[in-house]
Amino acid sequence: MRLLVLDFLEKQSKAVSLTDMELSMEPLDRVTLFRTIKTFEEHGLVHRIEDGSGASKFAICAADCDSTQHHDLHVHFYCSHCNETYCLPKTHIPEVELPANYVALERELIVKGICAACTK
Amino acid sequence: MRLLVLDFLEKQSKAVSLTDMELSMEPLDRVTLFRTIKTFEEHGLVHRIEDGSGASKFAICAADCDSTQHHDLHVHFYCSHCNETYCLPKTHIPEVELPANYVALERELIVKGICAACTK
DNA sequence: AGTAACTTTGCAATACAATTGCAGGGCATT
DNA sequence: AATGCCCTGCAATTGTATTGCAAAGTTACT
Repeated sequence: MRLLVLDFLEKQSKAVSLTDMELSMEPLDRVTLFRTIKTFEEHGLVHRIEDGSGASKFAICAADCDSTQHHDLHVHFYCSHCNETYCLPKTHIPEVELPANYVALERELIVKGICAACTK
Repeated sequence: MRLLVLDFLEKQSKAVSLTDMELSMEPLDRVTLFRTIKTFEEHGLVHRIEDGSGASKFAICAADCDSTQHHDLHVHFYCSHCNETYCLPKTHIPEVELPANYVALERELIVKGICAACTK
Protein backbone atom coordinates (compact mmCIF):
# COMPACT_ATOMS: atom_id res chain seq x y z
CA MET A 1 0.00 0.00 0.00
CA ARG A 2 2.81 2.33 0.86
CA LEU A 3 4.36 1.46 -2.42
CA LEU A 4 1.22 2.60 -4.16
CA VAL A 5 1.35 5.90 -2.34
CA LEU A 6 4.99 6.38 -3.13
CA ASP A 7 4.33 5.50 -6.71
CA PHE A 8 1.53 7.98 -6.91
CA LEU A 9 3.63 10.71 -5.39
CA GLU A 10 6.43 10.12 -7.83
CA LYS A 11 4.07 10.65 -10.73
CA GLN A 12 2.96 14.06 -9.49
CA SER A 13 4.30 17.23 -10.97
CA LYS A 14 2.86 19.23 -8.12
CA ALA A 15 2.38 18.91 -4.41
CA VAL A 16 -0.79 17.13 -3.39
CA SER A 17 -2.97 17.31 -0.32
CA LEU A 18 -4.27 14.37 1.64
CA THR A 19 -7.66 14.89 0.09
CA ASP A 20 -6.19 14.91 -3.40
CA MET A 21 -4.60 11.57 -2.74
CA GLU A 22 -7.66 10.17 -1.10
CA LEU A 23 -9.77 10.97 -4.14
CA SER A 24 -7.25 9.78 -6.69
CA MET A 25 -6.31 6.51 -5.09
CA GLU A 26 -9.51 4.86 -4.02
CA PRO A 27 -10.09 2.72 -2.23
CA LEU A 28 -7.78 3.91 0.51
CA ASP A 29 -8.64 5.08 3.94
CA ARG A 30 -7.81 8.64 4.82
CA VAL A 31 -6.33 7.65 8.14
CA THR A 32 -4.01 5.12 6.60
CA LEU A 33 -2.97 7.74 4.14
CA PHE A 34 -2.36 10.16 6.96
CA ARG A 35 -0.16 7.71 8.79
CA THR A 36 1.63 6.66 5.68
CA ILE A 37 2.52 10.22 4.87
CA LYS A 38 3.50 10.84 8.43
CA THR A 39 5.86 7.90 8.34
CA PHE A 40 7.29 9.04 5.03
CA GLU A 41 7.77 12.50 6.42
CA GLU A 42 9.54 11.24 9.52
CA HIS A 43 11.89 9.22 7.40
CA GLY A 44 12.66 12.05 5.04
CA LEU A 45 10.92 10.69 1.97
CA VAL A 46 8.40 13.46 1.53
CA HIS A 47 8.20 17.03 2.68
CA ARG A 48 5.22 18.96 3.84
CA ILE A 49 4.28 22.27 2.31
CA GLU A 50 1.99 24.81 3.89
CA ASP A 51 0.81 26.96 1.05
CA GLY A 52 -1.92 28.79 2.86
CA SER A 53 -4.68 26.89 1.11
CA GLY A 54 -5.80 25.43 4.40
CA ALA A 55 -4.56 21.91 3.90
CA SER A 56 -1.01 20.66 4.00
CA LYS A 57 0.41 19.42 0.75
CA PHE A 58 3.14 16.90 0.20
CA ALA A 59 5.78 16.10 -2.33
CA ILE A 60 8.62 13.66 -2.72
CA CYS A 61 11.95 14.79 -1.40
CA ALA A 62 14.44 15.05 -4.18
CA ALA A 63 17.65 15.08 -2.29
CA ASP A 64 19.51 13.67 0.63
CA CYS A 65 16.94 14.20 3.30
CA ASP A 66 16.94 11.97 6.32
CA SER A 67 14.92 11.49 9.43
CA THR A 68 16.63 14.32 11.25
CA GLN A 69 16.64 17.04 8.65
CA HIS A 70 15.35 18.13 5.29
CA HIS A 71 18.03 19.32 2.97
CA ASP A 72 16.32 20.13 -0.28
CA LEU A 73 15.85 23.80 0.32
CA HIS A 74 13.97 24.60 -2.82
CA VAL A 75 11.30 27.19 -3.35
CA HIS A 76 7.63 26.37 -3.59
CA PHE A 77 5.30 28.22 -5.86
CA TYR A 78 1.65 28.58 -5.10
CA CYS A 79 -0.55 29.64 -7.98
CA SER A 80 -3.46 31.62 -6.68
CA HIS A 81 -5.28 31.07 -9.93
CA CYS A 82 -5.33 27.29 -10.12
CA ASN A 83 -4.63 26.74 -6.42
CA GLU A 84 -1.81 24.36 -7.17
CA THR A 85 1.56 24.21 -5.51
CA TYR A 86 4.69 23.40 -7.45
CA CYS A 87 8.14 22.51 -6.30
CA LEU A 88 10.80 24.56 -8.01
CA PRO A 89 13.79 22.35 -7.39
CA LYS A 90 16.17 24.59 -9.26
CA THR A 91 15.38 27.68 -7.27
CA HIS A 92 17.31 27.56 -4.07
CA ILE A 93 16.43 29.40 -0.89
CA PRO A 94 19.15 31.90 -0.10
CA GLU A 95 20.74 32.10 3.30
CA VAL A 96 19.27 34.69 5.58
CA GLU A 97 20.94 36.61 8.30
CA LEU A 98 19.22 36.45 11.63
CA PRO A 99 19.41 38.60 14.74
CA ALA A 100 21.83 37.54 17.47
CA ASN A 101 21.19 34.21 19.17
CA TYR A 102 18.70 33.00 16.63
CA VAL A 103 19.54 29.54 15.37
CA ALA A 104 18.15 28.55 11.98
CA LEU A 105 17.42 24.90 11.36
CA GLU A 106 15.12 24.99 8.38
CA ARG A 107 13.76 27.53 5.99
CA GLU A 108 10.79 27.59 3.70
CA LEU A 109 10.13 30.02 0.94
CA ILE A 110 6.78 30.19 -0.75
CA VAL A 111 6.25 32.41 -3.71
CA LYS A 112 2.68 33.17 -4.65
CA GLY A 113 1.55 34.30 -8.02
CA ILE A 114 0.45 32.90 -11.34
CA CYS A 115 2.01 29.75 -12.70
CA ALA A 116 3.18 29.17 -16.25
CA ALA A 117 0.08 27.22 -17.19
CA CYS A 118 -2.24 29.99 -16.00
CA THR A 119 -0.46 32.93 -17.59
CA LYS A 120 -1.26 31.68 -21.06
CA MET B 1 -14.09 46.56 19.53
CA ARG B 2 -11.86 46.65 16.52
CA LEU B 3 -9.85 49.29 18.25
CA LEU B 4 -9.30 46.91 21.12
CA VAL B 5 -8.09 44.24 18.76
CA LEU B 6 -5.81 46.63 16.98
CA ASP B 7 -4.49 47.85 20.28
CA PHE B 8 -3.81 44.34 21.43
CA LEU B 9 -2.01 43.49 18.24
CA GLU B 10 0.18 46.53 18.49
CA LYS B 11 1.34 45.43 21.91
CA GLN B 12 2.48 42.03 20.70
CA SER B 13 6.08 41.26 20.05
CA LYS B 14 5.15 38.10 18.25
CA ALA B 15 2.49 36.89 15.89
CA VAL B 16 -0.65 35.61 17.58
CA SER B 17 -3.26 33.09 16.60
CA LEU B 18 -6.99 33.56 16.81
CA THR B 19 -7.05 31.38 19.88
CA ASP B 20 -4.33 33.41 21.53
CA MET B 21 -6.38 36.53 21.05
CA GLU B 22 -9.58 34.89 22.12
CA LEU B 23 -8.04 33.83 25.40
CA SER B 24 -6.29 37.11 26.09
CA MET B 25 -9.10 39.43 25.28
CA GLU B 26 -12.19 38.07 26.91
CA PRO B 27 -14.97 38.54 26.57
CA LEU B 28 -14.90 38.49 22.83
CA ASP B 29 -16.54 36.11 20.46
CA ARG B 30 -14.29 34.03 18.28
CA VAL B 31 -16.35 34.71 15.20
CA THR B 32 -16.23 38.44 15.68
CA LEU B 33 -12.52 38.14 16.09
CA PHE B 34 -12.32 36.08 12.95
CA ARG B 35 -14.21 38.64 10.96
CA THR B 36 -12.33 41.52 12.47
CA ILE B 37 -9.04 40.00 11.49
CA LYS B 38 -10.36 39.17 8.08
CA THR B 39 -11.37 42.77 7.58
CA PHE B 40 -8.00 43.97 8.79
CA GLU B 41 -6.27 41.59 6.48
CA GLU B 42 -8.29 42.71 3.48
CA HIS B 43 -7.45 46.28 4.19
CA GLY B 44 -3.77 45.64 4.66
CA LEU B 45 -3.54 46.29 8.38
CA VAL B 46 -2.41 42.85 9.43
CA HIS B 47 -0.74 39.99 7.66
CA ARG B 48 -1.35 36.32 8.06
CA ILE B 49 1.47 33.92 8.80
CA GLU B 50 1.31 30.20 8.29
CA ASP B 51 4.03 28.81 10.45
CA GLY B 52 3.07 25.19 10.24
CA SER B 53 1.72 25.09 13.77
CA GLY B 54 -1.71 24.34 12.43
CA ALA B 55 -3.33 27.67 13.11
CA SER B 56 -2.80 30.91 11.24
CA LYS B 57 -1.11 33.66 13.14
CA PHE B 58 -1.38 37.36 12.62
CA ALA B 59 0.67 40.47 13.14
CA ILE B 60 0.40 44.14 12.40
CA CYS B 61 1.73 45.25 9.06
CA ALA B 62 4.61 47.60 9.54
CA ALA B 63 4.80 49.19 6.16
CA ASP B 64 2.81 50.55 3.32
CA CYS B 65 0.49 47.65 2.73
CA ASP B 66 -2.85 48.23 1.14
CA SER B 67 -5.90 46.24 0.20
CA THR B 68 -4.34 44.99 -2.99
CA GLN B 69 -0.91 43.96 -1.86
CA HIS B 70 1.35 43.35 1.06
CA HIS B 71 4.64 45.08 0.81
CA ASP B 72 6.46 44.33 4.00
CA LEU B 73 8.44 41.38 2.79
CA HIS B 74 10.12 40.50 6.00
CA VAL B 75 11.12 37.09 7.26
CA HIS B 76 9.20 35.21 9.91
CA PHE B 77 10.90 33.07 12.45
CA TYR B 78 9.20 30.11 14.00
CA CYS B 79 10.78 28.76 17.16
CA SER B 80 10.16 25.07 17.38
CA HIS B 81 11.00 25.17 21.05
CA CYS B 82 8.53 27.72 22.34
CA ASN B 83 6.19 27.48 19.34
CA GLU B 84 6.16 31.20 18.88
CA THR B 85 6.44 33.10 15.64
CA TYR B 86 8.34 36.35 15.41
CA CYS B 87 8.42 38.96 12.71
CA LEU B 88 11.96 39.90 11.77
CA PRO B 89 11.29 43.23 10.11
CA LYS B 90 14.94 43.89 9.39
CA THR B 91 15.50 40.70 7.51
CA HIS B 92 14.26 41.15 3.99
CA ILE B 93 13.21 38.36 1.67
CA PRO B 94 15.52 38.31 -1.32
CA GLU B 95 14.22 38.26 -4.86
CA VAL B 96 13.98 34.85 -6.40
CA GLU B 97 14.33 33.90 -9.99
CA LEU B 98 11.47 31.85 -11.34
CA PRO B 99 11.10 29.64 -14.37
CA ALA B 100 9.72 31.21 -17.53
CA ASN B 101 6.15 32.49 -17.42
CA TYR B 102 5.87 32.36 -13.67
CA VAL B 103 4.64 35.62 -12.24
CA ALA B 104 5.47 36.32 -8.61
CA LEU B 105 3.06 38.46 -6.63
CA GLU B 106 4.01 37.70 -3.06
CA ARG B 107 6.64 35.79 -1.23
CA GLU B 108 6.88 34.41 2.23
CA LEU B 109 9.95 33.12 3.97
CA ILE B 110 9.73 31.23 7.21
CA VAL B 111 12.84 30.27 9.06
CA LYS B 112 12.48 27.61 11.69
CA GLY B 113 14.84 27.07 14.54
CA ILE B 114 15.45 28.28 18.06
CA CYS B 115 14.78 31.84 19.03
CA ALA B 116 17.02 34.08 21.10
CA ALA B 117 15.00 33.55 24.25
CA CYS B 118 15.22 29.78 23.97
CA THR B 119 18.91 29.48 23.19
CA LYS B 120 19.82 30.83 26.61
C1' DA C 1 -36.66 62.69 18.31
C1' DG C 2 -37.99 59.24 14.52
C1' DT C 3 -37.01 56.17 11.26
C1' DA C 4 -34.78 53.84 7.54
C1' DA C 5 -30.39 51.81 5.90
C1' DC C 6 -26.34 49.89 6.99
C1' DT C 7 -22.79 47.81 9.99
C1' DT C 8 -21.17 45.16 13.71
C1' DT C 9 -21.75 41.59 17.06
C1' DG C 10 -22.85 37.04 19.14
C1' DC C 11 -24.94 32.55 19.13
C1' DA C 12 -25.71 28.31 16.74
C1' DA C 13 -24.48 25.37 13.43
C1' DT C 14 -21.67 23.57 9.78
C1' DA C 15 -17.51 22.28 7.05
C1' DC C 16 -13.31 20.39 6.85
C1' DA C 17 -8.48 19.01 8.21
C1' DA C 18 -5.93 16.59 11.66
C1' DT C 19 -5.56 13.11 14.99
C1' DT C 20 -6.38 9.16 18.26
C1' DG C 21 -8.33 4.58 19.96
C1' DC C 22 -9.43 0.26 19.06
C1' DA C 23 -10.03 -4.09 16.78
C1' DG C 24 -9.21 -7.27 12.92
C1' DG C 25 -5.96 -9.25 9.44
C1' DG C 26 -1.54 -10.52 7.64
C1' DC C 27 2.88 -12.27 8.28
C1' DA C 28 6.98 -13.93 10.45
C1' DT C 29 9.28 -16.42 14.17
C1' DT C 30 9.23 -19.99 17.58
C1' DA D 1 -0.81 -23.54 16.67
C1' DA D 2 0.61 -19.72 19.38
C1' DT D 3 2.90 -15.41 19.99
C1' DG D 4 4.07 -10.94 18.72
C1' DC D 5 4.46 -7.13 15.58
C1' DC D 6 3.00 -4.18 12.03
C1' DC D 7 -0.42 -2.41 8.76
C1' DT D 8 -5.08 -1.24 7.84
C1' DG D 9 -9.74 0.59 8.36
C1' DC D 10 -13.73 2.12 10.98
C1' DA D 11 -15.53 5.14 14.45
C1' DA D 12 -15.01 8.93 17.03
C1' DT D 13 -12.80 13.17 18.76
C1' DT D 14 -10.35 17.45 18.50
C1' DG D 15 -9.49 21.88 16.57
C1' DT D 16 -9.65 25.52 13.18
C1' DA D 17 -12.17 27.96 9.75
C1' DT D 18 -16.49 29.54 8.07
C1' DT D 19 -21.44 30.67 7.26
C1' DG D 20 -26.44 31.96 8.50
C1' DC D 21 -29.27 34.48 11.04
C1' DA D 22 -31.16 37.57 14.30
C1' DA D 23 -30.30 41.16 17.74
C1' DA D 24 -27.96 45.34 18.91
C1' DG D 25 -25.60 49.34 17.59
C1' DT D 26 -24.48 53.18 14.38
C1' DT D 27 -25.20 56.66 10.94
C1' DA D 28 -27.63 59.63 7.90
C1' DC D 29 -31.58 61.95 6.75
C1' DT D 30 -35.99 64.18 7.90
